[in-house]
Amino acid sequence: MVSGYAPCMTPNAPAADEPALTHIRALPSWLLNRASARGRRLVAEALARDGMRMSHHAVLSAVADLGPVAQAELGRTTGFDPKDMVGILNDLQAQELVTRAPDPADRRKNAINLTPAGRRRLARLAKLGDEANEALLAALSPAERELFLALLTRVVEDDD
Amino acid sequence: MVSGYAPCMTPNAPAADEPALTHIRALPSWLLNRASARGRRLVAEALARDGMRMSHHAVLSAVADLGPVAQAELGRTTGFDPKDMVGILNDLQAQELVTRAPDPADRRKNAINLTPAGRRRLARLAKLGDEANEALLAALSPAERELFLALLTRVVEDDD
DNA sequence: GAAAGTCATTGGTGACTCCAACGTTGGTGA
DNA sequence: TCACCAACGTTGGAGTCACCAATGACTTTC
Repeated sequence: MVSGYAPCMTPNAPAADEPALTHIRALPSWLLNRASARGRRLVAEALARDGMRMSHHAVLSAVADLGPVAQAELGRTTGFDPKDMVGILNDLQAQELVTRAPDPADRRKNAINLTPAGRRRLARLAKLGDEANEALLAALSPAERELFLALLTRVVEDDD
Repeated sequence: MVSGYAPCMTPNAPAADEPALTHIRALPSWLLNRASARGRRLVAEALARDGMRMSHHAVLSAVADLGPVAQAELGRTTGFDPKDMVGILNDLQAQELVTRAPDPADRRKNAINLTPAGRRRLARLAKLGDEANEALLAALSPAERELFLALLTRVVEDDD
């Protein structure tokens, strides 16, 4: 891609004498890292009030959507390593939020199912997560949030 | 903050029957995590071609800006833990990109300085970092990038 | 001159990501 | 039928990253 000549405020055309730190801290990757860290912190703190972590919320959501589902399928959907999925499901099963029974149709698989307690818990977690995300974007107006999310989505989907 | 009623596309007003996974994956925190991970990967891969990591680039930039500077000050500026700063500077010093000499004015401190080789290396790293960031936002037009960065900056600065 | 604070350094923890291996089970082709 | 390969859940472990505690040396403050 030809860069053309960028407007004077874009970080891709730094002034020759611009401090290196100023340059770095204006990079999208740097800002995304900070924003992501803040989001993780806010969400993690919110979910921690319920004794849960983000991975628990994600997997519980996947189980809710995919009904009886094997662990490998959960891993493919949520992006967690099979090894980590074992631990996450151990936690969820210990709190009786999911059931883990051998699949009679394919004895290699475990059929993971949501319990009623799991469904109630998931509703709580979703609420906590939404509130944290509201705080994360508190600096933006509703219209700006929508625009920001649209742009962010395009950046993310460019990864596929 | 009163939520008012949001436009139908905002994730803060999920449809009652919306799949939990769809909801989670549309959360700002989720998208920011993915975008941040992609940025980290792109930048890390670019810098790895020069045998460096992001922390090396950041600290090297800070040294370039702050002239002779103590490690604690570098840590405060870049946000790295003092413990990690030791390792980062060990790496930079081993490649003779910085000098680390006791500060005669305050013998508790180390005076960190950039070497000529460090300055040349920093220029290379900045170029690699910029290219990776260009790839990161390749899906957006220049105007959209500017807008995205402005919004992202406000989200980040809301953290202070 | 004593107390408190700062400095660089070491050691350690917890969360997250990823890879390799293993025994078990299912499907496929010889 | 019987190899063979693939997928499954599980275990063990490596590496990164952010963070916290403690320590000895040194400086500042009162």
